[in-house]
Amino acid sequence: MNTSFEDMLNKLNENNIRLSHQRLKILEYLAENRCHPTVDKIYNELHKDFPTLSKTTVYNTLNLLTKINIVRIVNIEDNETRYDICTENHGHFKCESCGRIYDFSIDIDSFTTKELDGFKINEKDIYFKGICPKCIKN
Amino acid sequence: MNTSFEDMLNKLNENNIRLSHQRLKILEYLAENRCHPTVDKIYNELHKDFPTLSKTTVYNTLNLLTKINIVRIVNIEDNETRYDICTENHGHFKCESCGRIYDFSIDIDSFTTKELDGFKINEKDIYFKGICPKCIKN
DNA sequence: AAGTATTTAATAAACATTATATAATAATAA
DNA sequence: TTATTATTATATAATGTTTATTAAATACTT
Repeated sequence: MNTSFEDMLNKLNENNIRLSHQRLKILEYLAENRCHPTVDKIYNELHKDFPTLSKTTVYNTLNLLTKINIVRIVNIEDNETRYDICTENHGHFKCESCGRIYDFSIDIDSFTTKELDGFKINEKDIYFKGICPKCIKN
Repeated sequence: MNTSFEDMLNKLNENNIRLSHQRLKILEYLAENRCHPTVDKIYNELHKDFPTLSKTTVYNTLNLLTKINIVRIVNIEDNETRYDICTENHGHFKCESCGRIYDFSIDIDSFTTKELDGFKINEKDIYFKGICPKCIKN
């Protein structure tokens, strides 16, 4: 599901969530920086231009947006929680050398298995790890 | 890669890691309890019969075993790190209702995408979430 | 403008994980 | 066996992340 800005506003409305200045800024940041940032990164970047923003608010907002499926958690590494705006089916590749996370599109719907007949599947996450071409060169 | 007990011992030897009593117990627990336990669960269960075992040791051992690919981290949820003995290709399904994690076999090697040409892929993790048949009944 | 609900921020608390240093254990060699 | 060394385990403290709590600020309604 690709999420346009209008879709987001609709979802916020449906859930009676106001689009505060803080929430708008965090959403904008996620939309413009598709680097799957951590809470820390989001906070530090926004804090520069928005010094009153608190980290608690970043946590609260991300949890809120995750709950209504505007944002998704990228759990590719156990010691860092990253966040991504929900977009159509794609997987995540993390380079073990430079740490960068790449998106790759993949038809997740086609992944099924008879073993899961009778299971209701709400979410599918595909995580790959390895070395990216840039790091292979070096 | 399916890991037999002998394979494990070999890997420990290759890496000059002694099979201490603590490590054996933790390995045994993982082999016999394929429930993808958390550190806490492993610690609490083993602590009953082995009161001197410390949680630090559980952490150290799991990190050690992860490094040499005897154990793998199951990162399906961001607020809990779980552990699994490495076995042949399979994915993990977490029931959002009862919390149980199910294994399902899946041919992970067949998942590829042209977008990752030039990438060296070392690890593939497949995580599904939803509701399991038992919970659908209720 | 007053009253109400929502949102934010600061602080403290909870929790998980790692670092450090000491004690215990096992391996090796004299 | 004993002494020496390396490895491992433990306890404690430290770190880091996330959540709870509460009071202040803001926005909405009438």
